[in-house]
Amino acid sequence: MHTSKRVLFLDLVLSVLRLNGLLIAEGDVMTEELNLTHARWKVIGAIALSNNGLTVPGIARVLGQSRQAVQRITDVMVHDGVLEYQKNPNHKRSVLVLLSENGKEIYNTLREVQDPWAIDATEDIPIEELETGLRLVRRLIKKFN
Amino acid sequence: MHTSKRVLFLDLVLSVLRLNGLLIAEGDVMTEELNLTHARWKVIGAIALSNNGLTVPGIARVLGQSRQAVQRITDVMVHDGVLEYQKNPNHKRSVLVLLSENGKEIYNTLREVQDPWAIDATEDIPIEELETGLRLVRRLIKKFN
DNA sequence: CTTGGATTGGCAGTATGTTGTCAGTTGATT
DNA sequence: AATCAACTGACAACATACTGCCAATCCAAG
Repeated sequence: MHTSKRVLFLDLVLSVLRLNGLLIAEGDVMTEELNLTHARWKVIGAIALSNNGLTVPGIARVLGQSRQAVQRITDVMVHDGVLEYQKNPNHKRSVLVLLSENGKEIYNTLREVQDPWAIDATEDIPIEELETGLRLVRRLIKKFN
Repeated sequence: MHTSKRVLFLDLVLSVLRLNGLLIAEGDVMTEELNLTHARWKVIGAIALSNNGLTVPGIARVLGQSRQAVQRITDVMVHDGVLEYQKNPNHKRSVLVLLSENGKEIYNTLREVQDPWAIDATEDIPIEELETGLRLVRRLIKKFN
């Protein structure tokens, strides 16, 4: 007899919370030599995936976070020379956030660490299982968004 | 052609982080009338699933968190009368954490809200997909633990 | 029985995230 | 052109979680 969907789902919820903590820890260890933290590589990743830069609230929407949380991170990263603010022709106050030259180097180095990590983590997991899992997670995200 | 495992996995990682945030928000909304927060129902859930009570570091191990974070929450919840500390015959300093009478009532009320939520969230998701997803998440947890 | 490594409580410092508020900006509707 | 709702920046208060550190306790090996 199958476990009930309710119990299964609650188990899944707690497991996702647990995995979240482990992923953050993994990311922090992986990037500590780059002087990054999980909050920072999330921002770097969001900007790197955009073509023309993003505004702070734009990054927040991509990451599903409050714009205030992102603003604080970007301010620190601009101060550290990883990001740059650039005048936004479409908005008088809301500047665009871009990777600085240093930030682009850091992103490339990040990729060099991240890619082997991803490959190693999935070496014994069939691709079909990853696809099913991702589909489920996306489905739940859409439901709660 | 299938997307590469690497890209698929990184997408899954970001999606899990995103889902984590949404689940916390769901939990906070669901329990705000009970004067709970996500940090508190995680602790209540961990204790409720144990039979003889848990020590603070024991709860931390179940939740995969630092004992300091759990200690602070339990201190507040004992002060609020939701939890009780009880002498631990197996350790002179490390007390057991139990649900108070009030805490048990809160847990029951929590169940009444949580169960319909879980059922609603999964109504159009086949049980096989939940099982596959849970298996994947557990696999990753074991790998990073 | 002693000793040394692991666990625990307590305290401090730091990072990340949330919500709330207010004033300035934007854009669409009238 | 005026207006109003939504968006944005800035600041504040708060909750959660991490690490590091030190002293007390526990437990197992010798």
